[in-house]
Amino acid sequence: MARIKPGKNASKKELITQKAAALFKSKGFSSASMRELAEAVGVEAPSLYNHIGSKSELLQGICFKIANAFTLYLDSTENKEGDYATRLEQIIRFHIRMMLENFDEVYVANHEWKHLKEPYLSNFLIQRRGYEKRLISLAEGGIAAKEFKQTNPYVAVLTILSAVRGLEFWQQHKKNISSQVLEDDMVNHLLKGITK
Amino acid sequence: MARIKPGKNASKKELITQKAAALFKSKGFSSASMRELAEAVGVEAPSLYNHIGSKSELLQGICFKIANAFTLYLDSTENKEGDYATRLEQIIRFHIRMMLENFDEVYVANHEWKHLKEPYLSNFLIQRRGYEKRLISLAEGGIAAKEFKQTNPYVAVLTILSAVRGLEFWQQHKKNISSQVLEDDMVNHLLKGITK
DNA sequence: TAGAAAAACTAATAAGCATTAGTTTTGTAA
DNA sequence: TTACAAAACTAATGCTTATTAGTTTTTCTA
Repeated sequence: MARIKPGKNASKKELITQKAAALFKSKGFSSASMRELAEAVGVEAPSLYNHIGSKSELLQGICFKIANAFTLYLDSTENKEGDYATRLEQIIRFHIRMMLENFDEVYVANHEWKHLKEPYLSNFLIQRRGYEKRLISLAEGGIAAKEFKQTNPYVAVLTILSAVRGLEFWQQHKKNISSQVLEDDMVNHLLKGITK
Repeated sequence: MARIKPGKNASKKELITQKAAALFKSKGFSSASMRELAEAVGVEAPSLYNHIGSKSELLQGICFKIANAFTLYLDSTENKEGDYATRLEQIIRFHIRMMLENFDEVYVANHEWKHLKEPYLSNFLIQRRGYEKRLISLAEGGIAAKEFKQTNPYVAVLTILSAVRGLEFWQQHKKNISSQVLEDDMVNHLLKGITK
C-alpha cells in the first residue's frame, strides 16, 4: 500500500510548496505542469503525490498563507493606538516588506488566486474584501480626524494597495537601490506626494 | 480548398479578438480554450481558424495594440512643451482612461504577456522597458527642475504605474463613484499625497 | 441564376495533462 | 538482520487541448 500522508518529515512538502510558488509565478498556475514541478524538486511527477494532495492544494496553501499573514498584521495594528497616519504608514511598510521577502508567494497570491477552486475561491475573495474594507475604515478615520485630505477613501486605499503591489516589477529587474531607500521613497510618495 | 485569409470583412476577426480579450481576462490565457472562445463567438472551434491564425496570434494582437497605444501617446506628449508636472499629470490621466475604456485588453496586456511566444515576448518587454525609461527621464527632469521632490525617479515611476494599474480591482467591483472623481482623486493622491 | 469565394461544419490527430494503481527501493527501529 | 513504513519508481487511464483535413453550406457577385 502506498500514498500515506506523512506524519513527520514535513520538510519535503515545504520544499515542494516553495518550488511550486516559484514555478506558478514564472509560468502561471495553468501553464505550470506537475512534471515541471517534479523536475524542480528532483523526482518523478507521481512521487509528488506521496506528499501533497493535488496541484490545487498547493495553490490553496500559498494563497491562504499570504492572505492570513496580512490579516494577522492588520489585527495586530488595530490594538495599538497611534494616529491614523502612523498606522497607515506601518501597514504600507509591512506590505512592502512582505513583497520583498516573500516575493514568489505574494506574487502567486496576487495573480493566480483566480484558479482556486470553490469554496476556496469564494473564501479568498471574502477575506480579501474584508481586508480592503478595514483599510477603507482606517482611511475614513484619518479623513474624519483631518489627518488626511478630503478624498474618496476607496480610491485612496486602492491607490496605495496597487502601488505597493507594483513592487513585483521592481523585483524582476533589480536596480542598485537599497530596500530601505525604496521603502522610504514609496511611503513618502504615497503619503506626501511627489510635487513640492 | 478552405482556410484562406479574409481579404475584406475583418469585422468577424475583430469580434473574435474582442471575445478573446474578455475570455483571456476572466480565465487567463492558458486556461481559456478555443472551444470556449468559439462558443462565445457562436461558432464551432475549428471555424475560428478561417479568421485567425492561432491562439497565440490573438494574444499578440491584444498585447501590441495596447503597448502601441501607450507608446504613441507618450510620443505625442514629448513634442508639446508644458512643465513636467503637467505632462506627468496628462500621462497619468491617459493611463486611467485607457484602463477604464479598454479594460479587457489592457488587463490582458498587463497580465498575460508572459504567454507570448518569441520573438514577441522579447519585443514586448523591450518596448515596455523603453516606455518605463522614458517616464523615468521625465521624472528626472522634473526633479532637476525642482518641480518634483528629491526622490528616486525609478521608484516614483513604479509607484505611479502600479497605482494606475490597480484600477483593475476597481473595475471588478464598481462602487458608485464617477470616473471623473476617481481620476481626479487618484491624480491628486499621486502628485500631492494623502496627508495634509 | 450560375459560379466562385468565404465561412461554416464534422471527424480526426497527436500531444499533453493531472492523477491513480501497483510495485520496488530506501531508510530506520527493534 | 528482519520487518515495516515512507517514498520513490513505471505504467496506465481517461480527459482535454490546439490545430488540420476534408466537406458542405452560405453569401455575394456577375
